[in-house]
Amino acid sequence: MNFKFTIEKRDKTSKARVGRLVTPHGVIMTPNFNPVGTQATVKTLTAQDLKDIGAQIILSNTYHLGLRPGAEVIAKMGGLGKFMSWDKPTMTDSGGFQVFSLGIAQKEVVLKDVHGRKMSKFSKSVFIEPADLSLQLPSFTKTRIDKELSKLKAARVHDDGVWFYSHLDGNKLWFDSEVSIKLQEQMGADLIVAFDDHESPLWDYELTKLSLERTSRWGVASLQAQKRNDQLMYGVVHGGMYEDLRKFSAGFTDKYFPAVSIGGSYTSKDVLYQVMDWCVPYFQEDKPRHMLGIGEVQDLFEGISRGMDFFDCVAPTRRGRHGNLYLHPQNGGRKERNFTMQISNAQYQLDPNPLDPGCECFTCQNFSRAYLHHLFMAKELLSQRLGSIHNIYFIVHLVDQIREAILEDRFEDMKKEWLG
RNA sequence: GCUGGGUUCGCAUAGCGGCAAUUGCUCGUGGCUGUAGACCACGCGGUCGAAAGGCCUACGGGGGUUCGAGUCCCUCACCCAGCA
Repeated sequence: MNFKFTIEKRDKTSKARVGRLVTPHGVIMTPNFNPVGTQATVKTLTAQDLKDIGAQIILSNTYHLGLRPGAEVIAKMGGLGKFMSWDKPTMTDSGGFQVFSLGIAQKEVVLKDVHGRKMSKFSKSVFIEPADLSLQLPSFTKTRIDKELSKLKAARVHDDGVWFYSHLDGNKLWFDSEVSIKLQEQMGADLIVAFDDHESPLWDYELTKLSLERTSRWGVASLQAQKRNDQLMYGVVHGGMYEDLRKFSAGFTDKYFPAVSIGGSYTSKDVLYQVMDWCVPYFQEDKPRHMLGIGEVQDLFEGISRGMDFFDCVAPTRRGRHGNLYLHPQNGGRKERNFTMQISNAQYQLDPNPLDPGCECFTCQNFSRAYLHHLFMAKELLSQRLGSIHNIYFIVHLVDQIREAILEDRFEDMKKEWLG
């Protein structure tokens, strides 16, 4: 194995640490934020952009790339990194998250529409299984729900794998540990993830436990399916919001895998932080720890202080494309708004200042808020690119600064400065 | 000048006797956590109210029929098309 993870510095007042992971394509310093490039592209950005920004690694997705263009195409083109002209480390997610996002999460979307309100993964609304709907809603509404659900082609989870219905053409596709690992080996990323099941954050204990049993079984099967020895495989901790399930899963994952990650969706930030608190004590010190899918500003601070090393999140790029741009607290960024501002708001129409004065990204160095406002109002493609550049730069550099702060024994001060 | 068609909340549309009035766009404000997301939700005449709801003012102008009129009738103005 070409992977060596060493802890270079431990924070005195928290579990935060600075680490160094050696991979076949170079060294990654942690804490680290992975920009997400699901389809072998961080939307609107080139590999060179990401290099200029200072990103250390790109995360792509096995489900999406396995569907299109196909893992064998990527293999023939020299592997994932070469395919996208990125010579630094790469990572692929297993497709486990799509068990959720193309499965049970879709049902939540249906309910959101019926109730006319949003049910996000953090929604406080009570999740209702389709079978229970008739008890809760008038019949005409139920008819509508049935209609919506019948149109919905969810991912169907079985004990040994998942039937996906392709979001591209509706084709039925079988995914299990063997398939996922084979695809990930073909694509050849440095870091890969075991195939995991994904519970709904609103399931009860029994359902969650059944899901966790699947994740554990699929994890072992993923390890058994692994043939290459130049890819570091992360196991995934699950167990929803249930303490004993999380603790069992954390111990189990740490026992069998050379690297550990925490998966799931959370009904609140409190649950998210609680889950980390439960899991981290079960992780050996010298294993890299990845917080899957997490990466809002506050969550980075809280995750790092709890001892997590790696983070990835679509928030910077998605928000960037939607004109929701990060702002340093010194320039008006507020925790309650996730340190973002909405550049398309009317108040910025005549604002000559840079987006975030003090930010050294390409966007802030060259353009006014008024110009960015205009680009977003006009839905010009450049708006998405400039928004993405700023947001990725902001988060990547925030984590860089956190790393420096840990090295200089002032992480706690910095955290206070941001979160109060 | 004649004949026909038209004039509805910023723009464009629906509406054929019970309407503060459809839909799209624009606009306004939220939201976005391992990306089916260049997306989604809500609001959009005024005013009072926490809400239910109330009260004003409104479908080019004026008049009429009717319990009730964007909706039917008359008339004026303007726009479009065809014929002169």
